[in-house]
Formats: sequence, C-alpha cells, structure tokens
Amino acid sequence: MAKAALKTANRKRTASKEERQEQLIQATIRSVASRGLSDTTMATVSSEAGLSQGIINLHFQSKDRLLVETLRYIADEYRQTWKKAIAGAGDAPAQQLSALVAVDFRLPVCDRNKLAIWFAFWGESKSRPTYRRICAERDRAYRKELVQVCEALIGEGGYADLDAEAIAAGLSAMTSGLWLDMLTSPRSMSRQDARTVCMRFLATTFDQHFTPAGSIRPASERRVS
Amino acid sequence: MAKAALKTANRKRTASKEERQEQLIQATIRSVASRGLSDTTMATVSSEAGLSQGIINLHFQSKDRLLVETLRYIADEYRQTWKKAIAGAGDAPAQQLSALVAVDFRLPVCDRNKLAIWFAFWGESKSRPTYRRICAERDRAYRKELVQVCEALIGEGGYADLDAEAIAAGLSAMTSGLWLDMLTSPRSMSRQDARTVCMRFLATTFDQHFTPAGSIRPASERRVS
DNA sequence: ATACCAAATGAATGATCATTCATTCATTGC
DNA sequence: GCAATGAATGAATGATCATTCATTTGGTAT
Repeated sequence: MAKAALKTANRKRTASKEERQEQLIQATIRSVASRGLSDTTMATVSSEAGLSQGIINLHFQSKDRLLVETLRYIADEYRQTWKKAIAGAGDAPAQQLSALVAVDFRLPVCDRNKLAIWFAFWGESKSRPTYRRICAERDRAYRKELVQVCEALIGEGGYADLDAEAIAAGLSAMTSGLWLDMLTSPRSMSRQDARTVCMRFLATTFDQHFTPAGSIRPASERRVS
Repeated sequence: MAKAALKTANRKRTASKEERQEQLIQATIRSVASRGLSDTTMATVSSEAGLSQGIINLHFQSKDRLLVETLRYIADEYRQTWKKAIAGAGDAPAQQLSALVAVDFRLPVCDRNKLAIWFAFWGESKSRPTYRRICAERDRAYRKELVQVCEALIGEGGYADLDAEAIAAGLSAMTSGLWLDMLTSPRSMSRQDARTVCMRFLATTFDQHFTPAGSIRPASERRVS
C-alpha cells in the first residue's frame, strides 16, 4: 500500500484542488478496478491515494460525487483519445475508420482496469440516471462521428444498399462486446484478436476498401463504381 | 410493496426448499434490476419476496451465495432458451443462426431487467472470480454452438475465406453490445432495431443465405458454389 | 387431539461505512 | 520571523447492514 501510494501521491503536502481531485480520481479507478464498485469505500480510495479519511469529502463533498466525477473523467479521456486519432488519420474515410477501431483496442483506452470501470458503471446505470446520462452521451457523440465516417465511405462508391446507421451501431456494439470478452476471459480474447474481429467486419462490409487480413487496400487496387 | 410481494409469494406459509429458493432468486432479480447490485440488501430482497429478514440466511447461508445462485439461475435460463430454439429450428444452418439471433432479442432473455442483471454481474466480474467463471462458461458454451453453426453454413458453400471463429466472436460481441445500448438508451435502440443490426451483419457476411432485409432467402434463389 | 419437527420469524448483535469537525500543519505575504 | 490562510488529518458519530438465534408457527404423523 505504501508503495502504491507513493507511486502517484503528490509529494507536496498541500496541492491545488485540481491536482488532488485528479489524484483521487486515479485512486478511485484503481480501487474500482481491483475491488469492484461495491467493495470500494472512502477508506479504500483514500488509502490508495495515500491520503487521509476525510480528504474525499473535502474535495468532492460525497462518495456519490466522487464516483460521478470518475465516470466523467474516463468518458472525457475516451472522447479526447478518439478525437485526436481521427484528427491525425488524414482525409480518407477508410483510414479514419481504421483509426477509430485501433483506438478501442490500444492503450490508454483498452486497459483491463479501464474496461472494468466501464462495466462497473454500466452495471449500475439502470438504477442511476446520472450514470446513464453520462454513458448515453458518450455513446451518442462517438456514434455520430462513426456514422459520418461510414456515410463518407459509402459515398465514395461501390456500396449499393449499405445503411451507415446500422453499420455504426453494429461496429460500436461489437467493440463493447469484445471488451466484455476481454474482461471475462482475457486468455481467450486478446487486444489483437479483438481488433482482427472488427477489421474482418469492416472487410466484409466495405469490401472495396478493406482486405480480409485487416489492412487497408492501396488506392490503386480499389474498384470505384 | 405488499402487492408486488403477493404477486409472487407462495401463499402457503411453508414451502419446499426449491420453491423458496426460486422465489428468493426472483426477488433478487427484481431488486438488482430496480436498485442495482450495490443497493440490494438482504432487507430489499426479503421484503421484495414478502418474507422475513432471516429467510435468506436460512436458505442460502449468506448474501454472497444468494447472488451467485442468482447468476447461475439466469445463466441456466439463457442456455436452456437457446438450446430449445436451436432444437426447433430444423436442420438448415441459416435457419438455426437466425433462431439464435432471435432468442437474444426476444423475451424472456431480452428483458430490460434481465439485461440489467447481466451487466450488474459483469461489472463486478473482474474482482469476483466466481462471477467471472460462471460468465465465461456461459459464453464458452454459446460460442461453441455458434461456431458449429457458422462452420456448417460456410460448408454449404459460397464463402471463400470466412473464418467461423471470427464471425461467431463478432456476432456474439455485437449482441452484448446491443444489449448495452438497450440498457443505456432504450429510446434509441429497440429490440427490433437491434435484431435488424445483427441480421444485416449476417446478410453481408453470408450473402448467399440472407438478404439485406433480414429475412432468409428461399432455397431456390440460393447460389451454390 | 397431541406431539413432533421443519420452516419461518424478527429482535438483537457486532461489524462496516460515510460523514463531520476540532485540531494540526504547511505555505504565502508582510 | 510572524501572522494569516486554507489544506489535510483522523478520531468520533450515527446510520446501515449481514448474520445469528431464541421463539413462534403450521403442517404431519400417530
């Protein structure tokens, strides 16, 4: 415990509000990942952070707010990660799609602790409107981007009756489902396996742009309708 | 509460062990679905069942065992439901596949309370080896069947380089991902929508057997390699 | 009817937990 | 150096919860 605490603890005895809050959120992530949401207490979080009992109420007022802010934190991280990925993927929709898939199966997003956090909150989301709202919003924003990319790809030609909405829904559902496999049977589903499953889906769906192997076809081989 | 209790309560004051245990498991499902796992207490379950405080320890020894038995219960129900569906779907692999997909988006499996239960347990599964084992086993058995059906379909011809394992992994992942959408944004993903998304996946993957609309092609229209 | 036994009860117990707040401590401005 | 400020502490508090068990209840065999 002492070691783990030192690893992330801010060595200054006093720190700015933002620093402490981030430190406590990181401690919450570790605690929820290793003990689950229902065994995460104020004591496990504060000790994981190497700080005292009362610190959480000082910075977050209540346990409930701490958990909500933790969920917001990883939702923001997810959003920032895929936005950065798509910004750096160039103008070709196929490359953008490929980049979005890659994000979901690479660090920092596809970390077993982070996956555990997502499922921990999803598991409580039916009875917690606040969780549900944050999760639904995360999904809405991502889905919107995914639909746009799929529409652009369909627009490039070669695809008669594909429905961008259905493909985006299918792909993002496949992603969270593969996360679940990685969570419950990490030995039978690796990040690489999961990424391959998604890329094969893209390959059968957009067969003019992707090869079954999962890579991207060079433009010279592409047949344009 | 009184009404809800009477609805399922066994009217006899004393009942057989099996009857009481099932009654308590049903009460647990309702409590977890409406309050979440972390707000489900011995008191909420026993009052939901219309019985007294001590009843759970009498029949399950501990809260932990009650939860494990509840998870086993819905895992068994799921297994029995898809086994019955596939047994009644005839010999054609395409029909069997279609039947498996239908099960996932129909009652009794695809009930919002049941979905909430699955995600509640998945959410704790990283820190609870027992949960993880039960979930992994459920998935393994289902996946095995799915792979067999996909292999049979591929064997019927018309598909050059399809990988049954990858398709089965993708389809079952898509299913749980769609369940998540139904859980977090029920307004934007209906059972029918979800089923359509899966059937479109089958239609692009096995294009000799399924039409994009989601129905099954008559044998006369099928092209055999 | 009576006795017996398993089922069920619910008040009591002790443990765990979130939250509070009087006190301690470190930093900053003078 | 010396307040003054606000961050951090941790013991105390009261609430909640799982579990226990002495007692009651209802069904069944005699």
